[in-house]
Amino acid sequence: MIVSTRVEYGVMALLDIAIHSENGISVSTAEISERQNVSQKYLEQILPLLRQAGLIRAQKGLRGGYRLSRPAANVKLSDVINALDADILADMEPVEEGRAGALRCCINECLWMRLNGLLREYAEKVTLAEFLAECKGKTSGAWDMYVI
Amino acid sequence: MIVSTRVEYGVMALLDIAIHSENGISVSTAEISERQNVSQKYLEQILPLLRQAGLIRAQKGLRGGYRLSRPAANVKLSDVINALDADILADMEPVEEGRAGALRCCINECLWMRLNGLLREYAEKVTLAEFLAECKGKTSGAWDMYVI
DNA sequence: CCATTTTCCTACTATGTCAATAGGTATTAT
DNA sequence: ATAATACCTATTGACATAGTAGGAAAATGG
Repeated sequence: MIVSTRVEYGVMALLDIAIHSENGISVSTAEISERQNVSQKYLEQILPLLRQAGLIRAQKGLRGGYRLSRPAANVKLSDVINALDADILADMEPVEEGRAGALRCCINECLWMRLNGLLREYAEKVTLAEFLAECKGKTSGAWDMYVI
Repeated sequence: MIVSTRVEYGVMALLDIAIHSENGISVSTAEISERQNVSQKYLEQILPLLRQAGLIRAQKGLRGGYRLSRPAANVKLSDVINALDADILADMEPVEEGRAGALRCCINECLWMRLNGLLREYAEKVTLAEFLAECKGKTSGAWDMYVI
């Protein structure tokens, strides 16, 4: 699969925050780490990137943590991916001047750019809110339940 | 971009072979290397993989080289990708038993598997013949012309 | 003012992949 | 017999990934 754990954890953390930050309280990396069974230290590396991208707001100190900076319906999947992985949604780098034959240029346009467009189109269409709704339907809201 | 040069060169080599192996003659790595400006030695590493996947047939010795083992219309993009890259079209590895929360499982089903399905659907639909036709239309058959 | 909790930053490491390069062997047409 | 070709394996340098580790800065609550 093309997606790194960094992106995977990023999406997961955002959804966890969305779920557990109701009534205005913040969600800490410690909570996310425990609920989702991922390294807290690694989350501490990922979440600042999402903050720099403007997706979440951080609150330092006691009782601090993160909250979404805008509704989940306004956060596109592409926002998350672009914040955490520079390459996935980017087109292929053009071959250096004059060294690409006609065939290679065609393949780039007819194949790779199109494949990438497909991915980008999807990532720019769906939002976190849609995943939330869909997942909610599946689990009936029992988020913290463990599944084998 | 999600595609490695290995896959890129693989597709390019197959199309080059399809174009230049008319009237039954074989296409050597040296020819492909010169026409497409890529390392011959690297091609020599890639083409055996395509042969092992059954996409091309090799002929050793003088005047040897490669030919497609079936018409370009019967070679799907997914065939090429799977032969050269184990991961791109594969689903995410499941998390180890009991350590994935409900949320993570949902994200996997609702997001990553769906994204992957999109990619796979496309790769299993299009064939080399379609790219050939499309590229032919663009260049009017002037394959060896260099483009800036 | 102080102690604790949190984010945040930087460095480090182990492992693996990528994109080649290199050298040599087996096979085959001529 | 020779030259050209595919084929195989090893090696390399650069880079990315998935963390671990340690501590600095800030905010809260008392």
